[in-house]
Amino acid sequence: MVTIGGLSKQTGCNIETIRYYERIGILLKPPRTEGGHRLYEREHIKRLVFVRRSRELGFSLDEVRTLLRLVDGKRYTCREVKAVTERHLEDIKKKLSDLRRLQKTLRDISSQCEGGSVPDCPIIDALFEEKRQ
Amino acid sequence: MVTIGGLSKQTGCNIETIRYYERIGILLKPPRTEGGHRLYEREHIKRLVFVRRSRELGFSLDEVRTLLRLVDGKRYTCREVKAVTERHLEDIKKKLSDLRRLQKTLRDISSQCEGGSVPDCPIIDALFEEKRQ
DNA sequence: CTTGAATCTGTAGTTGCTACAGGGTTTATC
DNA sequence: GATAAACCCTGTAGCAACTACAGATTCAAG
Repeated sequence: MVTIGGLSKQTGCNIETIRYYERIGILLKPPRTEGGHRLYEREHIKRLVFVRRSRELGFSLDEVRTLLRLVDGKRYTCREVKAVTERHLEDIKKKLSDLRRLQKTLRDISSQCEGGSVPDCPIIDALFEEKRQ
Repeated sequence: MVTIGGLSKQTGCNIETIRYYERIGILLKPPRTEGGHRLYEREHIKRLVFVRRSRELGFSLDEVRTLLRLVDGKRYTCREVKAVTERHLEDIKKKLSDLRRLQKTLRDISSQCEGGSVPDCPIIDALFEEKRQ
């Protein structure tokens, strides 16, 4: 049985975030002391670790909710879990390609500028142009 | 002189977004008709194109504000502009490397799962583990 | 029993928009 | 000149995923 502060330290998750997760139904309401302080058991800790790890891996809270529903339902299959994961991997792939394109464009633009103390800049000029290509 | 709808069509920027940009000081307040409708001139259009292009290239509104201040000041130098751009490129680089790491980890985890109809999944197991390495 | 640390609830802020509601204005048509 | 349709106005609330308070209460140590 640990307090919210203990849980926070164990998981590296902010106290306010823990309460937030409870509020939006990601974490279950824990029992309380007489005075109203939250007390967590092993199951809660496990669940929060799951949530944190999922978030670290870029799953949205909504995806985390889906994963938790599967786990909670107890009769989830690999197929379902893998589907969520693969969809997420697709998102990442898209983001990567978007970012790479961005980087290339920006590098091209930036390379035209010598960064001198001239009062005219090819970067600014480029920003005043609508998208080419 | 175009109305806000015309400006929206010309730039591809939502009407509410245009008003939002005005509210937060990114766009200048345009003159109005007697009835209070906004009327934009060439300068406004140019400025909005600049903002849109900058946003497309991933600059935050705060960075856009910085760039606009430089442009407005009229005595900006290449050095200043390039500094903003290079900082932004660093951000992108970091995001890219974070995303690539994420992708790798997630792929590793996902590859251990065959997606069958088994009621036990290595992905779920991995999510219950704290971060390794 | 007192102090100080921890916790409580509730609300507001962040970024960059988007989506209304409930009005007023402009323009086209008759 | 009336009317309708299309447009525009302000103001507010919502999204994700937290974070940061304020002001009150409770807990643990000495």
